[in-house]
Amino acid sequence: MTVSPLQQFQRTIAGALASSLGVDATAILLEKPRDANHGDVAFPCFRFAKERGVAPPALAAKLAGDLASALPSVSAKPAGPFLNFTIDRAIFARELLPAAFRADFGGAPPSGEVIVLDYSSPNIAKRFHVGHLRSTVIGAAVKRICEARGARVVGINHLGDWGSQFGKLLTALRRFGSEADLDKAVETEGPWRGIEYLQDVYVQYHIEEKKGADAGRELAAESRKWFLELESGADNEARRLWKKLTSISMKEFERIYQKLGVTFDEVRGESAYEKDLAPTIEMCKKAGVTRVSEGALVIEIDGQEKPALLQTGDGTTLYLTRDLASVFYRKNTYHFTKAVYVVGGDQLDHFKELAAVVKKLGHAWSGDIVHAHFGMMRLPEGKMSTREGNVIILSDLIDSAVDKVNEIMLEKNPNFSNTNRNSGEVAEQVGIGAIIYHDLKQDRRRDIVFKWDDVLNFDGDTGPYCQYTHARLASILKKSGRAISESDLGSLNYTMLADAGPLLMAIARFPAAVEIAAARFEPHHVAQSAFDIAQASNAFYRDHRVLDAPSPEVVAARLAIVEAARRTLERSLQLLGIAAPREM
RNA sequence: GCGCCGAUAGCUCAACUGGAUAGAGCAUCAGCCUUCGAAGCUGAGGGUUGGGGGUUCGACUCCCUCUCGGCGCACCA
Repeated sequence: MTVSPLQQFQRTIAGALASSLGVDATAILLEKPRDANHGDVAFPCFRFAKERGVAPPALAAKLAGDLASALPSVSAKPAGPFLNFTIDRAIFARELLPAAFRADFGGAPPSGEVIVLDYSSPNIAKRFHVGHLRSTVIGAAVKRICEARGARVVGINHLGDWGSQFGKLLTALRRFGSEADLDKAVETEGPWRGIEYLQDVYVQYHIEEKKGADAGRELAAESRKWFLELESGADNEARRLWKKLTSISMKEFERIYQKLGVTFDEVRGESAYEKDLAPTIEMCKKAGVTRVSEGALVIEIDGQEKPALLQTGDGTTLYLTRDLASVFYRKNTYHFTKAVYVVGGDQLDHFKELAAVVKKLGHAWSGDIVHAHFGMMRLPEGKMSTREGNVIILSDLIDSAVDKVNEIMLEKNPNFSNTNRNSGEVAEQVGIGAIIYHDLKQDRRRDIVFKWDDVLNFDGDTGPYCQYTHARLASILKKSGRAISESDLGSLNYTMLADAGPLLMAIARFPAAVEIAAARFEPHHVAQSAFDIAQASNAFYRDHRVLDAPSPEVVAARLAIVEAARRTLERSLQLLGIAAPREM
């Protein structure tokens, strides 16, 4: 599908306005009326009225007269300086329902765009906490949404599996713990316990480090030694331990990704660029953009006081070096039209630097590097920190959410809860749906202060509300005893949907939400659309009986719109990564 | 100190990138379960969009400035 039914009507309206005004159709900007009672599409007359030297309301009235005959399926009413259009419900429904029944509703054909999407990218040897959730669920949603809009998206998990912190970690393991204890932890309780053990010794490292300048220097020296050994590329003790830590971490991450339904096309950590680092540095040197400052290799950035660091005085590489190597790898491997990084806003400077360096190296595609940054997840007490030990572990949150859903299901729908074998699975879908929706419903740039009561609230603008509405719609269809398919739509009497305006419009606006979400890498527009459809659905089946409607014709028409709403709701949730169970 | 990101109803957030009387959810209060599922629905109160200037026919949106909060600021990632 290229153009949605609503967009189709908008084009028709724009065309009629354009010919009446004697301008190009692209100059006509239509918008959504602020108040739905005004109409479906609005045209503000200010600009053209000014050009013509007439009052906007006069122009609106004149255009309404001109268009009366030109648009048989649309009524145009002037309202002050605005011209409001209302599309005939029956005619619109005939176009909309078949479109909404399609699995690719809201989508677009292949666009030729190739997006390399970097998301999740957790650090090895740290437990997956709710702070890591943001990049993971935003990225996964952006991937689905952009794919729906016709892009080829390569999802990459750029694991934090390299860097000097491994020197610290290995020092900590040797000094404050032992490999034998680590192995035991993993064997007896699982990978997650192994990671906790590593975190414990890491925390101990920082406690010792703070004890005094001498102790700090000694630890730092030992850490540097370990990381140098690791970066030497030799098959040594450092490498053996590093591999072990990575493998333990990956097992735990995979368990989480599976629960969240998150997948990647490539799991390729920073370590994968090990052999590209020296050539990358060499390339920069050759380009003549580097200089040595205080023993380190740096690149000056325009408009920034401090230069970007490429290599430390010790000769080890840095974050930027690895991101530079990886962006070239991505360009050469995938020939992306956009490289999008779903990474926290605390790294805005870093990605600005990355793009600036690429530009300095003479590549016009530096402009295709997009940092889709997001606000940080904080606790009411302040910043979350693995080091401080004040984090919410994601699997604990998931367990709490699922427990609560089970409780509610037992109370509200005991029959389902007790007799259906899938109820446990559904509880997990709803619990996780609540967590994902909570993260995706707002503009990604805003910080989120984590509050248990907020995440575990299932009323109102929440994932479970959308899922519940979906289950209600599914329940009506199930009770009807019929399966509504596309082939049923041709014989419907669409005039029976003349009173379904708000629900029709909520469904009709879904494609535009997907489009804007894809263009801006902002999933919350899709979440908003899902909520709108859910609200409109609740209002619809409150006011319109479906199964015991006055005539078979009305029943058929209402079942069709119920199914269209259900499919669109399911589709919107699916794009967000949220399951849409038919019963809960 | 410099830079970046924010500030919208008591709380959490929208507002189609400049258009109409700034909308939702939560919370509060008042109602609705013998009718397709009450995780629902209806109604009410609640706003000088942080303050001040400017641009514009029109500003939550753009510019300047101040205040507050968050985050960065060279060998961590």
